[in-house]
Amino acid sequence: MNRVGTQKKILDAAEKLLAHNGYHATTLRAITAEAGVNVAAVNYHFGSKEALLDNVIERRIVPLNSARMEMLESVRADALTRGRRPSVRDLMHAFVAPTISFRDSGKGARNFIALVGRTLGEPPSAVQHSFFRFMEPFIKLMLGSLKEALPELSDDLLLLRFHLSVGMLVYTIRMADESDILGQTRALSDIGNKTIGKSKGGSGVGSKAPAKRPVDTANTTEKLVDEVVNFMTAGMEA
Amino acid sequence: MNRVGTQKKILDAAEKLLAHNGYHATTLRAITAEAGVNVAAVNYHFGSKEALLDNVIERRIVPLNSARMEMLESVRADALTRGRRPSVRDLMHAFVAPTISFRDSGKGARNFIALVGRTLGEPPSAVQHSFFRFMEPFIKLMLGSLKEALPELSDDLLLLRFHLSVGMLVYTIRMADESDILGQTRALSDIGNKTIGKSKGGSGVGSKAPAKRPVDTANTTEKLVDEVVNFMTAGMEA
DNA sequence: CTTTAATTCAAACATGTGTTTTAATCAACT
DNA sequence: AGTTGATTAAAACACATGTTTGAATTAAAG
Repeated sequence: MNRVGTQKKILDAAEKLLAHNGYHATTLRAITAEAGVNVAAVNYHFGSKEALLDNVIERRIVPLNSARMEMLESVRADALTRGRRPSVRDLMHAFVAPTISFRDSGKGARNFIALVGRTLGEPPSAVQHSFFRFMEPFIKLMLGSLKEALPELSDDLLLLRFHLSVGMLVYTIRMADESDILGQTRALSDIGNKTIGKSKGGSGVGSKAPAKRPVDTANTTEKLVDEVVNFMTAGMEA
Repeated sequence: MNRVGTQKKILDAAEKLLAHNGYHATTLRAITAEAGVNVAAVNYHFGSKEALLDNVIERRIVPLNSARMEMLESVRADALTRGRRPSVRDLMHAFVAPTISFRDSGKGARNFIALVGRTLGEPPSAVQHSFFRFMEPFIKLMLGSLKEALPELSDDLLLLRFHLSVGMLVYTIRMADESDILGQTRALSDIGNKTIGKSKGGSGVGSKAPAKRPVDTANTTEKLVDEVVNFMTAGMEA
């Protein structure tokens, strides 16, 4: 049993359970049971529960932000080469695509994204401040770029619209969870019932299966990105 | 000390603390200390912690939903009278306005709205199911109305866009909390710094004050509603 | 091989948390 | 005033939870 193995086991288990239950409703004993290690291991390897959360977030946010910054820089460089302002659509795409693509890269990533959504909704904490420290460069550049793209928009309105976009993305990433509101909304609605009815008739799949997916994600991470970007771009330019 | 007084005290205190800290991080002893009553009172009057949360939500959701349904029915009646489809803008307004207006009707209401946002983000629970039971009639009618307003939109896309709008509203209502992301986003950005700079020069108000408000809410609940509705309408019609 | 360092483990620690119990107090009714 | 029911309060209950401790085990170094 080596240190890298134990730490990774704990981080993976924590990611999964924290994403599903949130920080306060997840105990160290649950995490360590999931990881198959002793509860003292958390304090030995990470120091505290909060530090564990910090580590869970940090190991993922760094590569995700690299992807985001790269894409954003690419959009800006492209616009500069053409002597034009960056397009709002391209900017929102740089904002949305890395997150949703990352989310669909695996179960762990999916949990992580859900965890970020949760963490952003918590009261201020050391972890949240840490999260913002990582996000700062991207947010600065993103807002600056949006200002260039939409120069006629007041600062307050630009910020509000960006904020609404952040909210939308944060919420969209919560789709990771089967408890998600969309599934329940669909279940409540006549529209949902009709869709289920169609699937039943057409595909022979059990009537419950399609109800879990807002979009056919088997081939449409890109499609989801497009639809979210469409919505946001229209809203930013409204 | 009569029963109505004690119950109300507990409900108000719970609303406040649950909104700020979430269910799992709020203890009954904290609530009862805030309410100035004994911890046993919770179990005496409400039966359990979870039942308390249920009561906190129920006492507010019923009137809020009445307002929403009334507004939505009005939009539909108006369209019917004119022999037209309901407009997306009017529908989104009926969705957004009661919530944001209610939020700005007082500190308690503000806390309640924040609490709803939190509750929607929790794992499935009896309270969440209860919440959906209350929301069901509105959601059904809303989706049906949107279908009428946007008949060329596929069911999946309609549902996705509604879902994104729900997410946006849920997130917007989180602005109740000073820990809110927008405040921090602004603090991080150059745009934010400029705005602060302007306020300092122009109004004589301490430089910290404007940083807490995305929009001048002293006179602009209506303005915020308009901006959110603008964004959503553009997105729904994209 | 021996020694040192790292890791794991079970138990203990210090405290917390929702719930229950029971007696005292208050309120309402006759 | 006495009786009954409602309410409050403090203490106890039954566990839970993050953290610490010290011994045992494993790994690494010389």
